[in-house]
Amino acid sequence: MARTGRPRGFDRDAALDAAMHLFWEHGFEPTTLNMLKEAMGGISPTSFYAAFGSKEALFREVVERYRVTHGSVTDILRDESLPPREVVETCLRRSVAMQTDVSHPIGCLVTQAATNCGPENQFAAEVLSAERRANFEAIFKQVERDIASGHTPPDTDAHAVATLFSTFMVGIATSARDGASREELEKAVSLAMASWSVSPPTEQ
Amino acid sequence: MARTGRPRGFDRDAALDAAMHLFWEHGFEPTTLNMLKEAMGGISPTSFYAAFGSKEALFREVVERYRVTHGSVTDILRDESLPPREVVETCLRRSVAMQTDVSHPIGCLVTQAATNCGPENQFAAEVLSAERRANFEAIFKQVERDIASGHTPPDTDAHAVATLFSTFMVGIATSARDGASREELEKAVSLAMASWSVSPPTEQ
DNA sequence: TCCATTCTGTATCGATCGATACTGAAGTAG
DNA sequence: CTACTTCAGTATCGATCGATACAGAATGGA
Repeated sequence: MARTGRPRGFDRDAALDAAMHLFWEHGFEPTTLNMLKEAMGGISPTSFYAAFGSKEALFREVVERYRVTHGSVTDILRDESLPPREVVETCLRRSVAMQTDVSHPIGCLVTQAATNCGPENQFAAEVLSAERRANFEAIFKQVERDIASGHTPPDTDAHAVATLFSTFMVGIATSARDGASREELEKAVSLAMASWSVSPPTEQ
Repeated sequence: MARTGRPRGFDRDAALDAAMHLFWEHGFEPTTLNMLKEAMGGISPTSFYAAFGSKEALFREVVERYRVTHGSVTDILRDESLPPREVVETCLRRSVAMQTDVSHPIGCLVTQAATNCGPENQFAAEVLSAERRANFEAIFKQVERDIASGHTPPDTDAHAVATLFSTFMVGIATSARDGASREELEKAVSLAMASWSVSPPTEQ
């Protein structure tokens, strides 16, 4: 069921990928239509708007794409079968590896692509903040699950533990851009895991 | 030795403060000349440029002002008399208190005011990154000092410990903007301090 | 008084922002 | 072939960006 009409003269999927890299590196506002069109192979403004609707619509689509590709390192936070401690540590290690990979922009699109938004572009900041808060909630539930299983002491403040790991995770983006290496960040992850107290062995 | 010429019709110091709040909240690029002039009491563009030179020069001045006012919470990192562990913990607690204080924009100007910069404004990103890297180095030296004094085990990876606390510190800004409260962040600080291993008591 | 100096407001600069109007080209369906 | 649909390129829109030209007003020094 091929559609009628003139076929698109460029690869929409590749163009979306190029847009993701630009938004990732520069953020929403500094990425201009000219930069986007150029990165998409020098397409015309007409082609751009026909394919993506608007800069805002493109950004929303890019965020969704990021979430299911590079951003999927946080998917494991929704796992309910693996040990919670392993879930969080794996998520942090995958985040470190991904954000220091030089095959794409350093850092994290969700954490950094809409930090500086004018009042007319608050939607972008809110889209990304919602993603980050969802990750915090997922970490929080993992800690609660570890308390329920008895591996974490019952008097542990799950919210505080989640705040610690969530704060560390969003900090990785800035540290990576400031030059922190994957190796050093991995070691920092190892140290951070020690903050999550373990229940004493049961006497039996 | 009063200067000759017509006196300035507005408070330059108050105007600089207003500019700091705008850059703090929105970042360098989204803060427009119109916003700045308005916040400075509706001064004319001529007055603005006569007083501050350019938007870039104003930003550099704002960063310096932030550093000696709200940003001074990190000054303690240069202290060489207090116990290093106390230095780092105090810095983190002061950062949390400052960044969650609603009497000014949430978060940290140094960490967040130049995250999204176009290629023509990279100077802003570099100015702030240099500040952050200096803070990392200061933390690193504190850890080394604690090793030298014997309070931290000699086989400790000082760089990894510094990366952990530096990463957590820059993460506070994002967490605070995402809604984390001072209380929860303070508890997270307490947990994080447990990552810094302590030398076993000497047998004597 | 007269000048030099410094700050003032108005009007506007060229460049760029995101977005569109209009016309033509390239495909399918009948 | 014609009709219809979809995408293409050129030219340009109004708004806003940071920054300036110009002439006038307010001060101190001589």
